[in-house]
Amino acid sequence: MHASPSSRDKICEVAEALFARRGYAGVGLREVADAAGLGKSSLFHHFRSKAQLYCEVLDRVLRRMRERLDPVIRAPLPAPERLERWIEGLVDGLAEHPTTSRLLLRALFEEEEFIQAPPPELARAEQTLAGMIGDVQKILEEGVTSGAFRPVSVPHTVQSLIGASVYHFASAEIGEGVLGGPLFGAEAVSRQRTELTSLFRHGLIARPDPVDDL
Amino acid sequence: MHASPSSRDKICEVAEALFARRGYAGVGLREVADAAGLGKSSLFHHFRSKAQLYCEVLDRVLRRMRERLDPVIRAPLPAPERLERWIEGLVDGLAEHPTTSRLLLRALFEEEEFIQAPPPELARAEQTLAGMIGDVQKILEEGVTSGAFRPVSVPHTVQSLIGASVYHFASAEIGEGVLGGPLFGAEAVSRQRTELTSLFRHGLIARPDPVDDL
DNA sequence: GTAGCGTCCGACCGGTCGGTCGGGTAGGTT
DNA sequence: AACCTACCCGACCGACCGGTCGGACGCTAC
Repeated sequence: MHASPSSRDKICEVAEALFARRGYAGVGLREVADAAGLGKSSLFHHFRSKAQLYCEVLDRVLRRMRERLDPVIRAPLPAPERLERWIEGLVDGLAEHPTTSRLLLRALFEEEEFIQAPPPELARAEQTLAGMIGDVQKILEEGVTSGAFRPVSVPHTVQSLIGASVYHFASAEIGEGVLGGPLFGAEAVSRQRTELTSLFRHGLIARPDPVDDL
Repeated sequence: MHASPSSRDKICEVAEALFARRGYAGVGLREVADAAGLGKSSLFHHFRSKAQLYCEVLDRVLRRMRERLDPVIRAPLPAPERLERWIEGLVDGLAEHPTTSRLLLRALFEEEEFIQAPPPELARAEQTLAGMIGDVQKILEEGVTSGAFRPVSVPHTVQSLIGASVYHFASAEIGEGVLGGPLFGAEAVSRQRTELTSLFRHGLIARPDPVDDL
């Protein structure tokens, strides 16, 4: 079959880093080619267009994340534990590839770049994303119906969960500037994992409301 | 003094909508000018450069939000109630101007576009943002030291709070596609406000851990 | 009148954008 | 030898980029 993984993968790698840093519109193919050690024309031997390259990079990232989270979904555990493991996996995965969170956050609300002439690869990426979201959605629904979680609105909670996790790493550097403490680095990551699982654990577990009314 | 608020404000309005939709690099000045009903050259009569226009739009949005949240900060209430009011104000503010959340989310981790030659207006916007974040940070710190909140890491919690709130609206449309329920609209907003305050209220209030360990 | 001023615009600048094209090079097959 | 394929490149295309410039329009003030 097509037996050249080297150049193609190299292009994907550098493109992932660049798209994550400056977004789709902010990155020129010239820049990608230079970073990959190729001429600009050579990119078009491996990818049909800039849009296709971007979608393929996006799908790569999503797949990587989903494969990491897959065993958690299948684990035979009660919903609260499975949710914690899922959050931990997400946080670790985002921390492992620092570019991922930025690329993801951008992609999650930037896809309308392609309202006209969406490349066919976009559908694959969207499918991968929908699968991941559907997984955690199922965990939440299971927890709510089993009574382990408060009767929260599942879609809203999923949004909050993803937003809190992904945003944290996507904006960690600027956060460090404005806030006081370090938000990145090996030990800050484990701290973030703890904080986030703790927040959602306490926030979702069913029990009488501690606050009078509101 | 300079007595023409009309055109300038019109430019800011349309630029806000465009930057929110397609990002800084994705919007051309030609597009802004057309949307404002002006020639491209006329933009440079009101703004020195594209970067300055962007920063001024950003600062406008941040100021609008901060003014809305200001009374909450000053309210003589215990930390938990003040945090709830703050979240409610943020959610309502984001829902009120749908472009705001997208512009904000982009700006929050896209400022490195201006690492070289940052326009002086950027500093003002950053200052406004830092003030807002500092406000909610103080609420959290107060709640933690007073024992009302669990001893969470304040920077991490601020990040999660902002991420969960802003991301929700920034990506509401795509969320509606993948998730089931409606995430926007008058009644969905009030639901989101309830969900988010509820999540953080339950998640932050101090009390014994309901889960064995971990 | 005409001088000044704020506002706006068409034409234009150098440069970069995504993408095309024709050709070159290396290796494998026959 | 000839041929094919995979890979890569420099040169080039039209379109658009952010930004400049000289001048035109309408309006007050003198």
